Amino acid sequence: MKYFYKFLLSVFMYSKIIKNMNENQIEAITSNNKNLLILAGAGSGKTRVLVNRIFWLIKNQNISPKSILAVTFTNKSSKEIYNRINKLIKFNINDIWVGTFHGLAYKMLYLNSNNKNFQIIDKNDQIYLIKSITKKLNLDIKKYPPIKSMYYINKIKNLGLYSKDYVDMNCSNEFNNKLLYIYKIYQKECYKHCFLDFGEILISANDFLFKNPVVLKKYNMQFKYILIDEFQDINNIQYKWISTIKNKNNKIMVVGDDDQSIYGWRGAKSEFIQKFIFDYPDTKIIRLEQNYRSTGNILFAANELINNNNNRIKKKLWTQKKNGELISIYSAKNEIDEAVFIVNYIKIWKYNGGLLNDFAVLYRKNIQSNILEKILLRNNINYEILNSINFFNRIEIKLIIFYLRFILNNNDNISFLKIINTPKRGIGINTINKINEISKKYKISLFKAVYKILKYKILKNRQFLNLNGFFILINEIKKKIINLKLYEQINYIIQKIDLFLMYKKKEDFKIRINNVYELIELSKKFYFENIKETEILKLFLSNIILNNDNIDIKKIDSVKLMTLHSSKGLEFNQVFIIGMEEGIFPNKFIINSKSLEEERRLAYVGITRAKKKLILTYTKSRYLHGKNIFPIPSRFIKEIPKKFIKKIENYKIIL
DNA sequence: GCGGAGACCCTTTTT
DNA sequence: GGGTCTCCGC
Repeated sequence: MKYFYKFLLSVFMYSKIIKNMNENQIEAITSNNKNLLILAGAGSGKTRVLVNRIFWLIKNQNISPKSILAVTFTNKSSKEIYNRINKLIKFNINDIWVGTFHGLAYKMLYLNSNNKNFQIIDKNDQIYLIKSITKKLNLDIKKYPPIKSMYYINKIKNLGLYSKDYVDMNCSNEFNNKLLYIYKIYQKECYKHCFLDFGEILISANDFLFKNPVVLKKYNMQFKYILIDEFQDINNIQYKWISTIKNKNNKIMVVGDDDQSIYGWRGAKSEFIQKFIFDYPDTKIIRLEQNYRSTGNILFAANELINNNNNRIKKKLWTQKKNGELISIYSAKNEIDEAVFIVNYIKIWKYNGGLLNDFAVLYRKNIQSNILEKILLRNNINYEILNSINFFNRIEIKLIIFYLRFILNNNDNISFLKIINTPKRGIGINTINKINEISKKYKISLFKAVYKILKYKILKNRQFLNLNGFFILINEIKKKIINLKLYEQINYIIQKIDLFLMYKKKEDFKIRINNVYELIELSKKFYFENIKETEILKLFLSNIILNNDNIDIKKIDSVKLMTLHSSKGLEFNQVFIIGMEEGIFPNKFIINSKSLEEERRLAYVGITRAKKKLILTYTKSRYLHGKNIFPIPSRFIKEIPKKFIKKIENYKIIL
């Protein structure tokens, strides 16, 4: 009897899972093949397939949630998957390992490594550190810009390599040799400080598994099902990590679309799709080519555009939907006219009872949102910018974070230098030079050098008093906050350093104070039972960098503004793509053909975000970087056949 | 040591 | 245009 009910239940579940699914989707969800490659076109229900497969595994195949590893690239999509599964399955959801490559690699390290004192550093910290190294090596900052060095280092890290393992093709080149040397010193500094940059998280996690066969075996056994989203965006070190975790018994499903590979500059190679088939010859390939998102004209136009790329796995998306409206193109006088046109269009829509949520405006680079913002504000239209300046990168927030980081680890020289004289306490360049000198001489951290300077009275008078004041302040904070909750710690630091006083005279005082309160609110939510406060602080600091989109999108009706890159995975009824001009999109730095194909894929991603209406705009004149330029329309416009296009000549102005 | 004025430089996408 | 760096006067 018991078995019969179980059988009935599984039949019921099965019908629920496959409801409204097409044949290929059902196959992808329920396949028992060991290695699966799902070639999923834009809008083909890829996330639904992924989520429902997890659901099917748990409910129909009785797979334990903890046996499932689901990897994504962005926090946005990992959250999306988490939430959707959460709706379907109410219990043990947290046992599923779902997250980004970086998040999961960090989790693995944190749970298993004896050393939990690593501090994750972001791009800005990297640049700051590299800059100080470049100076220390007496290299010209202009000849060796820290940003360039950082890209060079990260490029090699994405291959999973250290400076000693990397052979530069231009190794006879003095310049590249120096960069490699900067990498070497940079890595040394990172080890010294227990810093993990993004690349290092993956390298370390991979190395750790190699060096700890017991842990590796544990995960080999545990993860019976591995699912990877956006596989076209995978890079060397990520592929290595997955290959390490996978053994011959576990089942893997990768989902990807080479036409949507837009992260080549981050080391992503869609060729890994082919490599996957080569490495696992028994891979079953399932194609999802029915598009459920866009109307015919939009979809066919996108197909035609992407067909101009040579290096791609050929596929043809189709839809059952009607052709719908033609793609509109507006040729604006300048960037102001472009923004006015868009806002005007949106206003008319709203006036006729439409929602602002229907609209997204996509652009190639972030500065393009400036004028648009102004015009939207002037017309009282709600808007939200997705992924603009990161909340945790605002200076007032960063400062608090640097204090927390420093309190946690006094040897963290980066945060030391960030807080030593902020707020101003009369510690200037001379004092800091002295600290640097002592630290170098005795090979001790900057903070220990401060202690030495004070103990032996190396500095005198005002310099001594000011430095002593800082030393006392830090020790006071350290002593006091040890038993406080995270949010109380933050509160205490704010009071102690008189943070608000710093911004009192500034006009953006209110915004900054609100940001600080928002941080406190966030930290209140950050709480785990049975974990010490110092551990919570460590996790909080890592989490801030790994999940940089912590601030929830507000639910008010608003127009969404974002870059083409961050639009991936989203959909909107009406989409504007602005600045369709040679030099802007495709970007002027991209002349060689391989990157041009990536720009075209980016255009493809943008176009396929639209469900019902797509509007492309370009300007005849644009004020950029203090100069007027006169761009010509983007080649991507010309690549869309005329039969899909309608030009907007005049429009009614209601502004 | 601090803060303001002016020079100079660079313009992309993100975990 | 705007962010960063440098120089100079207080």
